[in-house]
Amino acid sequence: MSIASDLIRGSTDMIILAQLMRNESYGYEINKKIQQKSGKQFELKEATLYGAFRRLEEAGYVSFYWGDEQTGARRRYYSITEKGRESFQIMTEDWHKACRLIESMISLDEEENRDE
Amino acid sequence: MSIASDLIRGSTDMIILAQLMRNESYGYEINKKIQQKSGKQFELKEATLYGAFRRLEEAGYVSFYWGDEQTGARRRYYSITEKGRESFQIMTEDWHKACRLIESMISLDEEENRDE
DNA sequence: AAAATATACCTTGACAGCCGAAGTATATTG
DNA sequence: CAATATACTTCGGCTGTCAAGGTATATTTT
Repeated sequence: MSIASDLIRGSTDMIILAQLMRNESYGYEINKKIQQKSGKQFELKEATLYGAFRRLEEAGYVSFYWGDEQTGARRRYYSITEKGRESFQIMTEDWHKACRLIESMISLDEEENRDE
Repeated sequence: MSIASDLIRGSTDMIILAQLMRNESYGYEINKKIQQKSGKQFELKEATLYGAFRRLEEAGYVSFYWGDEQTGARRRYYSITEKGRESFQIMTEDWHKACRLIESMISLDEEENRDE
């Protein structure tokens, strides 16, 4: 993991929801997907991952059911709720805003101040 | 303040250093600058600000001296050190990387996985 | 002259998210 | 049969943020 976790913090929920926007899935698989999509640069630690699911569940952004695997360990399948979808939209908008804002604050060329 | 602080967390030190890259300054003024540059969307709370200075100082990224104001409250002037400049470069690079990474993970169009 | 506001810094305690570490359980591979 | 992979869970510590309070000085308002 090469990315400082404090840079990711506050984005984990959004990243998980993004996976669930594609298809429902379970914790372990979601984490693997994130790992491979990031080219191994980033993984959620298990405690972080499952903590995030608890949060998302409490917020009503995801719902889950236990898979009925005939083989292997049982899986907790999550799917995103309508509320979760709406929230995901807002999260990504906020995230893009925050990015632009930070960008404007760390860029060293002399620019004008904003006024809105 | 309209930006979730968890999205900013991990960027505050970088944002402060960015200000000091332009010119040396003191806490109160730096915070005002950040406020106006962000169009009031973002301000560091005082406890956060002064906590950050302590961190930056301990890390050797900034040094300070007491101003000799003849009038008004005394000011603690900070300037960025060589070590701080180097670190700022790395921070911004890491930040841009993290941005691209998150972007790739939350964008919903079907893209290929990275492999590096 | 007293009160309010602005400047400028400092500290404490609570809280939330991240993570290392350890544990449970099942299935596969060497 | 030991090691590895899958899959989820919990605990305790750490760190950054913030609300709330404080100190001190100068200016502006009433």
